[in-house]
Amino acid sequence: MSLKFTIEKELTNGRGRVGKIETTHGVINTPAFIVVGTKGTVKALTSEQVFSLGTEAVLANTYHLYLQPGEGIVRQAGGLHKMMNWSGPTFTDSGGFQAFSLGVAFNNKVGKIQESSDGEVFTPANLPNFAKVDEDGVIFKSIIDGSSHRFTPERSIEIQQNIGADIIFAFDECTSPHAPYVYQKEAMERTHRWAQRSLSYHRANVKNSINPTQSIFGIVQGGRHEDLRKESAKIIGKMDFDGFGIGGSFDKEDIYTAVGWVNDILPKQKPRHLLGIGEPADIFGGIESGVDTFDCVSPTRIARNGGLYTRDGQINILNAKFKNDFEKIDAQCFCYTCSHYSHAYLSHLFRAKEILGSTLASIHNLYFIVNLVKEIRVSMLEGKFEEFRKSFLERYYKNN
RNA sequence: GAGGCCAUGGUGAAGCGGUUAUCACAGCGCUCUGUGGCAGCGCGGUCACGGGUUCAAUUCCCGUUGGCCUCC
Repeated sequence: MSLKFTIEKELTNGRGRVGKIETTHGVINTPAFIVVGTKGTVKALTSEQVFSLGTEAVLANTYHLYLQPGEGIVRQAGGLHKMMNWSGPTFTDSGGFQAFSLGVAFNNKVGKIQESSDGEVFTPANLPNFAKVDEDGVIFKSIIDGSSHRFTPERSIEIQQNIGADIIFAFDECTSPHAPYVYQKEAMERTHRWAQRSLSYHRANVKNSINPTQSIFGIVQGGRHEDLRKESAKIIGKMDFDGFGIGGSFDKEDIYTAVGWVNDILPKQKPRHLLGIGEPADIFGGIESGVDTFDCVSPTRIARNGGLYTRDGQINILNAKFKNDFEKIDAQCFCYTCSHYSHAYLSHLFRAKEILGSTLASIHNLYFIVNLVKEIRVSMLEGKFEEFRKSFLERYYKNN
């Protein structure tokens, strides 16, 4: 038995929809922001804190947990939920993205989002040697000790079954948007073969999983090319997955174009997850393009570096003007941090490099983004999505 | 009182007869999108003051001021 997805309401003009994903560990009301806890911990936060700020689900990473503490330990601990004391729904990413982030993207200023003008020469021969792709899978070097490890689709799924998240992802390859068309096509076709292998292995072995109720999502690739994206959506969409992930490295406008092409083809009655996105504007865009769930490291990563979301845009708490600003971070915010502390206190914590700064900033940013998506959900149910989007984004980006 | 050592961004240090004067930390900003408790980028100096030698002085010489050490 896997997840159940129900659509409660659809946008009249647009692809967006409101729904819910039911798993054996609880319900995710969609659209929803999934909080990232790569190594089985949302950095700087306890699971109780993650829960109390309104989080519905957490996403961990197969590659990182495989390296540390190892899938065997996670399984012995009773699986991811028990290990990290998180009783709600969980996801694991397959580790496929690391072929990209540790490969071409490593030290090459290519990320999930970039401007079209960024120039990078794609040089397969000079790939940084943390990851190497072949037909069977990927050879990674451990970021911890440099040792080599091979992931195949089957191996990735086996590890994910030992970790035991409710929703797991097929093993895929994310390409650089600067890679030549022929390479993107080749990688996409390989990803399709890997998707089928991931799916077959999962269906055959899920009974042995630490969480036998886990579902599997296939991942659509295809870069920024319309024909490849549509082909990928068609092929992956026909496979018997429980839902879909949309992967890739994007330009800003792709959130509307590429994601839209894909969602017009994917079967409507299954949930879609946009991997690794995003910032407020991208979330609005993704929802409008028919995405149900998102995960992103951004809220917690920028929080640890002093970046805080407010309704009036992102601020840097390290700016001098906050040293003696005793008002709360966001006047309209009801999070734990805003309920008890001021700009000045967070400014002090960050300048003094006190770890509580990371905790309070992470609580605030996650509350902000998780609840923003909840507000979007309400606006959709009330038929006010367009109004809400316009007023939020105008205010949020008015200073840029 | 005598002798010695020293003076370089906010701090602590490098440097050398010709450098865009280097580094670390602090400071003022910026960047971060399937994690990166990182990292990177930009901005900030009349090289204590006065004089001399030299084509050229932060660098060598003299003096002044200030600091540290030893001796009486």
